[in-house]
Amino acid sequence: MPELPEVETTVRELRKKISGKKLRKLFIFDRRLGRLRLPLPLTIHSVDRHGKYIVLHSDFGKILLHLRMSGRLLLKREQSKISVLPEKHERARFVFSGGSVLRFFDPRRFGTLEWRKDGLPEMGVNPMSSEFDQESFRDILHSRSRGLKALLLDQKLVAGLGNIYADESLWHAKVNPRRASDSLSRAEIQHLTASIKEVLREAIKRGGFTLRDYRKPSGGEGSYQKFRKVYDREGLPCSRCRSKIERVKIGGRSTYFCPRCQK
DNA sequence: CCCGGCGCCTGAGGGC
DNA sequence: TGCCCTCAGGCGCCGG
Repeated sequence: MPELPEVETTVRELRKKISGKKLRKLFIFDRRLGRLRLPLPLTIHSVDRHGKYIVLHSDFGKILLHLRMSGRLLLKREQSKISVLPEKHERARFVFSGGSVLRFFDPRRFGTLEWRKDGLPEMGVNPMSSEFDQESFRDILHSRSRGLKALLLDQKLVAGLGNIYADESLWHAKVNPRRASDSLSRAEIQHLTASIKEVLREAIKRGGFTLRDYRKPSGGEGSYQKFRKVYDREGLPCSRCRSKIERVKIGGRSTYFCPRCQK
């Protein structure tokens, strides 16, 4: 699932529904998540996004969730007594006072859950922030020579882009993913900066991108997939120039682009 | 420092 | 229906 827009969508729904709630119980069904040893009950004061991490701020430190490839959260209100047996692919369950139950599903089991008294994982600039502009992005791109696609996916440089939104942003900016990061002109950097912000903004507005696993905590699907230009569109016509979208491997990741209009 | 390759897991989908 | 292969929205580690 989850890149910045999907995590942001998840965080916004959780923020509305569990801020101020008392976490009464935490069930861990998958041993590889480890034991959190949380002092329960505790109160969730607020919910934030840190790159692709979901951060629950409590009165005893932060609870960090990372959904990786196939994780998703589902929040329901449940009146009746519920079974303590996990549902299919349910890896953890947060039970709140008042009947809200947050389930963490993760078929592939790459997701992580941790408790930190303080500090957050090292993370690059938030591309939605005003701090991310042509100047700061140019510093990042030109401070080293790397494949552009790989750089965009490096969370320690720009936090939140993943395979889908990197490809979509590059298409909008008409830049080829095979370019070296330090080969971009000022005009291209300006265009790419704006494209990243616009693609992410639009995707958040649509509630993210639902291909397979991803759902909003309410269970609904995002709709940005309807607006995508290249991702998973191999062989289909580019909406700008009608050329066939190509798929190649870059850094082990499928990369979709238009060979004609992305220079 | 950079890159490609692989492993972590499970399930879905296509070809035969 | 079943088998085998490939692929998947992430990321950390390894060796060249």
